[in-house]
Formats: sequence, structure tokens, C-alpha cells
Amino acid sequence: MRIATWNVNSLKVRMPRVEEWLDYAKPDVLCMQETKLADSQFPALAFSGLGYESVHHGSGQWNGVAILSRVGIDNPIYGFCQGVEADQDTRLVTATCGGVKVTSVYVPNGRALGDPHYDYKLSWLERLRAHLEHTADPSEHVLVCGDFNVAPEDRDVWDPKRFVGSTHVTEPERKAVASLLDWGLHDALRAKHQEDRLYTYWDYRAGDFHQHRGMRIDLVLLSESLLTRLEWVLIDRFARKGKLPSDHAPLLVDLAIEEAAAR
DNA sequence: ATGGTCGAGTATCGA
Repeated sequence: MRIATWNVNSLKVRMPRVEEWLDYAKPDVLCMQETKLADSQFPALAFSGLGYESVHHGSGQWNGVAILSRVGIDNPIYGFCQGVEADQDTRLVTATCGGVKVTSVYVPNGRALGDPHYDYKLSWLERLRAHLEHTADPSEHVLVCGDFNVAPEDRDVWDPKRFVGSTHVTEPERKAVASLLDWGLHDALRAKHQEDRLYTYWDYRAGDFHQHRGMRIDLVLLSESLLTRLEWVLIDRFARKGKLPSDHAPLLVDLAIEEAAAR
């Protein structure tokens, strides 16, 4: 079973690239972030024609998250579950796909230290942990993926010195992500790859992509039962190239689960 | 030269 996450940075602009990508990457499940669409604008019919059922949680203009699945999509939860303080934005959606509890997340950026948005980011990550505690058990097949807007370690940014005093690398942000791992999740890419210079995001500006000045801020987190079934992990840098790319690359995992059996 | 580009929407703000 192949599951991918991709911050598409406007699905309206990116739809041709997403369709092209589905055609060659052939994921069973694709989580998207920053669709920047209202639910009424989401092209569910187009995805249906490509064989994917979908759920979308968006309010238009900013944020917006989705899950596409060709292995079933059940029990959707839009935003944080009951019992967790509601989100002001549309930044996560959860559903069961082929026996895996999947959550697609777009963690707030934080903007700057001391900005109210930074506190919102930390609160949001705490609420994400509460959401998982309410809706899943770490002994199940649980996968949480998306744009975390946090680089877990210094080796996950192209030049740690340049990020001192910035968001994405601070101890509180990293501890908030580590708290998700403490609950029972594992960083899929780091389970397979220890090398430096593995990034999923490159700023559009200043030729950052060609200079490989990037950050690893998109993550796939797996519960133990999925970690033992993890076959490989890939960052598709090809999708960051060419005409009208997103500033993020897709991140894919292959899991040794029979889709039919899981369903 | 301490910026640089996108995408929202149509002046700037957010990333």
C-alpha cells in the first residue's frame, strides 16, 4: 500500500501537476495540504474519475486539507474531534483508508517568535496529540502525515546557523513534535535514511531549489505496526521541478499491507 | 545589492 503526502500550495493552480503525479506515482492514498479551496470548490468528481474517493476540509483562500483514497475512505473527521478545542482554521482531516487511520495535517506556520501565530502553532500541536489520543490507539495502523512546519533536527535544514531565532527549529516546536512520537509514532523517513540534505520544501525565492537550500518539514509518522511493515520512503524531487511546481515535494511510503486484505 | 517568488486577490499579505 502506497501512501503519500504533498503540500500542493493551491490545488486550483496545481491540479494539472497533481493529475500528472497520480498517473505516474500511483499512490493508494494521497494526503494534500494547502488546497486553498472551499469544500464546494474541491474537484471531487475529477478525482472520482481517476479512481479516488476523497474527503476535503477547507474554507477557501487559505489552508485546506484533503485525503484521496482508492482503497476506501471511512469515518471521516473534519478538524479536531469532539472533546478537543475547535480549530480556527481548516488544517486537518482524518479518515480510515484500507485499514489505516490516516490524518492529513497542515500545521500553522508560526510566522515569528513572539507572534500570536507562534503560540497558536504550539497549541495546535498539543491539540493534535489530544486528537490522536481521542480517535486512535498506537497499537492500531495509524499514520499522521503532512506539512508540520517543523524541522525535527538541525540536520533537517540546509544551514542551521541561518535559522537561529526563527520558527520551525525552536525547542518548543521540536518538543511538540517529539510528543507525537512519544505517543507511539515514528518518523518514517528517518527509519530508513540517516543522511543529511534530505529536504521536502524549498522556498521559491533566490533559486533555493537549484542550490538545494531546503528544509525537511513534511513528515510521515507511523505507528509501530506500520513501521514494521515499512518497505521504503521516497521524496519525489522530480515533482518540485518543471512547470508551475509547488514549493513542496511529495513524500511517499510503501507499506507491506495488502490493500484488499486491509479493506 | 542582505533581495530574490509565488498565490491569494487586485493592495498587500502570507509562506
